[in-house]
Amino acid sequence: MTLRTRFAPSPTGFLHIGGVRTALFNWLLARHHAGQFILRIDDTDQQRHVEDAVQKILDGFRWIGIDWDEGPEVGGSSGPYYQSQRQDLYRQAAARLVESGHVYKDFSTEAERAADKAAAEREKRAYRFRRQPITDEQAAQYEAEGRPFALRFQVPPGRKLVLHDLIKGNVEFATDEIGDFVIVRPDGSPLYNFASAVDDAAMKITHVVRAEEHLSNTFPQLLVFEALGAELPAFAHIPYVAEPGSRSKMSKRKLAEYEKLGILVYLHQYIEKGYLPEALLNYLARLGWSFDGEQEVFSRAELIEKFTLDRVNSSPASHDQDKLFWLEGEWMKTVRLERKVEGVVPFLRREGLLAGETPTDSERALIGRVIEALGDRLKTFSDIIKLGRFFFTEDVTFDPDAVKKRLRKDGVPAMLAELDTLLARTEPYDLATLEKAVHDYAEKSGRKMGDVVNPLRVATTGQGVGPGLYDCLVIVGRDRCRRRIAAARAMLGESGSAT
RNA sequence: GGCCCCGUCGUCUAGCCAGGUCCAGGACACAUGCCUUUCACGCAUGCAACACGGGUUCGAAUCCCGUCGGGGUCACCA
Repeated sequence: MTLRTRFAPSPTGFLHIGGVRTALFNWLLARHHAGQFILRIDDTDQQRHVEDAVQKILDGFRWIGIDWDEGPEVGGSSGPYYQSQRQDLYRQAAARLVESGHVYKDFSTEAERAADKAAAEREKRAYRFRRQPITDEQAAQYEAEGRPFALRFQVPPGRKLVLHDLIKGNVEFATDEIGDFVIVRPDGSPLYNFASAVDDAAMKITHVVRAEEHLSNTFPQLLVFEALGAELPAFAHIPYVAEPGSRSKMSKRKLAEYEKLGILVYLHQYIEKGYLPEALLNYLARLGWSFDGEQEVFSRAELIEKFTLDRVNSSPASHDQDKLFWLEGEWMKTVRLERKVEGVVPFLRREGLLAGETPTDSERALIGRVIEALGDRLKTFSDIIKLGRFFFTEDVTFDPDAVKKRLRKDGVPAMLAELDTLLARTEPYDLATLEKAVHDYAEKSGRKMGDVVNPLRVATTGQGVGPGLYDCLVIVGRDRCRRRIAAARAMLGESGSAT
């Protein structure tokens, strides 16, 4: 039998990285076993704009390279893949369970249940709904009156349910701990524990891999599978993703706080930052999963080859952006120049550093030279702005710290004047010649190379850090360098602290 | 509160199921040094953990019990 896994996002438009990881584990398991991965949209309680939100989610999966064999856009033989379009299936299943006596009509009122819950709360015990004994006549009368009813599953008492979870191991759960749960609301809409089991059964899902918050929910679902006479899928509950540096679960309520700390929790934020899909994929796979305790870098193909559920950790993993960033650097080293140029363009455009919509040939050539000069310093595509902005502008903003450290020193303005002359005279104005000229200058003037190179770097680029100086001088060009030196000298003169 | 899951360096983890080879291995981060015109890369070194307490055993990170801590669930949410 072919292994089939699924991921069922609700169409909010956002993909939490924890969710992406769950989807990834499902996808990896399916691909490892040459099985199928299914996408099912969990829109049972959503209203409008679902399509738009779904598109965003699909785009996210496409970006990171998770493809689906059945689901939105691609269809499949066990559709529809929107739960909102599967109402008939749920209705039929519910009717069967009423017929077989597993499910009954519950005419209880909101007020009655609220009272029971309050009592349970007071007595510090769990609230569990149990079937109220009512006569057939009474039920018939209620129905004739048009009194609304929910459909509830009658949980069999005194049984011990055993789940053979592929990650958590054997977990036992007493049915006495489970209240009679609602499967269909009075308005006919199904509830998660019911719809999910019905769908998994109908779609012939063989492995349900999901977040561990569903572990307890699995037991009512087990009962539904059994009542339906459906074959039971295997279950694997993966631990949650905790906040960086903590064991506490990431919380939606703390989003603003994370934002402040620079912690990114949504997939689109990583895309916007210019991360590489292969790096995020690698990172997410290693978060809670390991191969041999040694290997850190995995390509997509290696992940598919080596991923197994028994290597998934049973305890929570906390999100580690430092590790992601390192992996990002590792993967960026493997990216060809052409793709780097493509990756960097949107960021330059956003900053208004390119003339038009698409870069001209000469702009592309310039970007290419900048990227080559940047080398390994470019970790994410957005780094082009932080590290290389000065290549694309006429004027430069001098970094105060760099100015203080390299320019506000005795004799620097005078030296800059001499270096300006040197740049003016160096012929040809190329890397090798410039390098020799600056070396000769340092030697002749009795200065250490660092005392010449660093001020010159700050004067011509505005920054204390960056690519090799001669790369910068050449790419920025003679005239622009000289204008910037003039600007630097003017700035130093004005403040009068150049002595 | 009942029930369920989880607890190895700051972090990701190996080791745990089949107790000794583990005074606990790898990686990120951090620190130091080398390379070097800065930064980044690279190389080297260092710092750093079996949550706690009992028990079983010749021997426990590994098995058992308890405590503490984290998480989930107990909805006509998903």
